[in-house]
Amino acid sequence: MTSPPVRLPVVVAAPAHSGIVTPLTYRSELPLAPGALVRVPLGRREVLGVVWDGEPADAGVEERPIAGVLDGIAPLPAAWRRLVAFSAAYYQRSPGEVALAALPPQLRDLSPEQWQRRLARKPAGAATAAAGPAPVLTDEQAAALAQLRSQPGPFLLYGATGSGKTEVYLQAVAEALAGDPAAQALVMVPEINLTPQLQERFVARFGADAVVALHSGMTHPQRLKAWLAAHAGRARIVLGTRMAVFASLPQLRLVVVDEEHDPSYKQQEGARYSARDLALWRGREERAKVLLGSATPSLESWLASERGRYLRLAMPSRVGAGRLPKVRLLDLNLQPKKTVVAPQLLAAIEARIARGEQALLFLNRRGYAPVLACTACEWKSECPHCSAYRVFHKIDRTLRCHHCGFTERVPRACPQCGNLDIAPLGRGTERLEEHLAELLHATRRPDGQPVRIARIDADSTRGKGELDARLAQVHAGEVDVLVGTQMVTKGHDFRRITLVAALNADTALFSSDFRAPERLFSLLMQAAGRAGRDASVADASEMWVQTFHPDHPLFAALKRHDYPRFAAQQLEDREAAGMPPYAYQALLRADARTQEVAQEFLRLAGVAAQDLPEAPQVTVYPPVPLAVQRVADVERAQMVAESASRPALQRFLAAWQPLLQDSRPKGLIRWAIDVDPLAI
DNA sequence: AGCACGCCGACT
DNA sequence: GTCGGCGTGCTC
Repeated sequence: MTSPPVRLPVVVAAPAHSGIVTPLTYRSELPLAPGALVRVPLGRREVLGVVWDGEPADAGVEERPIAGVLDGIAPLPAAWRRLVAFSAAYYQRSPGEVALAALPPQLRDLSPEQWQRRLARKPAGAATAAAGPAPVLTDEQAAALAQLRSQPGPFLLYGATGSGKTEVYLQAVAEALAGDPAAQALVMVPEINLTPQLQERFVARFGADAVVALHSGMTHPQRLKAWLAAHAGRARIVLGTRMAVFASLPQLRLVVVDEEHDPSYKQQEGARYSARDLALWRGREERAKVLLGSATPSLESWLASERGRYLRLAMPSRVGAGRLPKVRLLDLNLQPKKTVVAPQLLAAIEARIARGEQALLFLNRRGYAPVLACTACEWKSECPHCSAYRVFHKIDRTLRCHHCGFTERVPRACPQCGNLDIAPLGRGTERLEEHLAELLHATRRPDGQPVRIARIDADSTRGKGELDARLAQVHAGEVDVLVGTQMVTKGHDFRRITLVAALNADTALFSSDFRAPERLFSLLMQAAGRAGRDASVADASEMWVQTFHPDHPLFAALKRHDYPRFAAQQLEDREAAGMPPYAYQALLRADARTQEVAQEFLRLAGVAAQDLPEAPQVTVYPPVPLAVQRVADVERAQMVAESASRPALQRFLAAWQPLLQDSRPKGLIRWAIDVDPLAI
């Protein structure tokens, strides 16, 4: 007896602009539950799909049969499907694109035979190792946990660097898991670099079997293994970067978003989701508590906590009575032109070295020099494919474009006039390291040895294990002065650094991006937090800031480590200007062969927008080229849509999107909508 | 996104 | 004579 075939809605990895926005309809001999993983024919290939909810649509073409089912794996839970459906709708993508991007890549790539072999492997035993001891809590930590226990949240843990936020996370997780043997917790961090040290602490507390990591730095087999452990409920705790917000966690009870203000939580390609915002949505849907943590919360989260939408848990003190470093502003107007490290700062660094302490110099620009220029003619090291200069990297004598990756050997002579004298302009970490070596060549450590300088940036830590090796050198005291980009300001716990200096903080002060001050303040606070983490030296620790604008209010707030004052002042400005978080934005971005075509597409889109019913509530600004207008020979432009009402903007975007499909001029390469963009 | 089909330039 | 450039169009 064979029953008639059923019709199934199935989502597949097709981007929104492909025209496939709704689930496709396939035939199946057997009924399959929503969430089941299937292989389906799509054109000439066979792809992975997820059986979706709702009635199958009328295809309008002949419906093909599914090719197979990935058995041995439970269907993706309804809550997961709702998260995917919401994300797709909110960020203007197709559910299939979001769903398939959220699954481990190997699930797509394995052939049926490989999948059978993979299933045959026994999962690791789920014996939960004995939990390590928890330390005694500070009063502030205990108070925060008491609130977490008794209130529904969401929570904003506003804690100074070194106030012991991680311990709060650990105990919050312990409590979330304690009552229910199936309960799970998700803990997110902004960067891959930060997962190993966090994983170490969670493994020490909860045992190795309870914890898995999920981030893009893992190999595909590792990711599949971790994902399956979470999906099957074997892993009680998932640690990961933004992608982990889409992990299948059938019994999610707690979500922690550490450093919630960090821009890395916003995905910058494909579905441009904010993992922090989705964590809040997911928590509400699945009745899981959500805990956001930061020393410098995003203004969005801060405002929500001011208005009582989030419960603020404050931990202002550093553990062990350590104090935050004294902030010293160094007025560059009083220094000779082109001063790199002012004499006072240099003297302070030398004094630290003489006492056996360490200094950290922060410069947010890698390479040797941002531009190379001919001294005789107008030639500069422009990238032939981008509207940007190529950066001079002395270490391998190359000019490298940081936008498209185009790399060439440094020319011997000016390519334009043949002049042999080409000079670096400005400086990056490589040159700073060299410069410091000269400045400090006569300085001696307490043991009489010459000063040792190390550099940590994306170039010096490219290889696997290099970052760990550098950090180990610093911890072992083998390094006296550490030079680095913002990479070093994140999370690393340096015990012996007592002086931190920011050398060119000003570039962000007068940026056209309205979020630049917020980012700068957070960066400087975080950098300051690197100093004096050991209580015995904390009182004498310092943060130096070289600036041409010592009277800027941002620095006044920084001097007092006064985030609330800074936030209040920024929020006032934002409200007056009608900007986020008092308004909601979306970007329409266009890539094309020429700037004219890109802007023409946007202009037409703007005209089409005028007829939409939501148009009166939404302001659409004129198209503008991006700050870096051309990247890899592609011209880029964008247009802002803004509304005081988030639902109105959402309805507007949903109605706008279909109109964009047909108004594409010749020469347009692609377009995309970015909802809640971080940079405009 | 893939993967085809389709029509114009430099090679075995 | 073909190999291959990427423009355009389709996938239940």
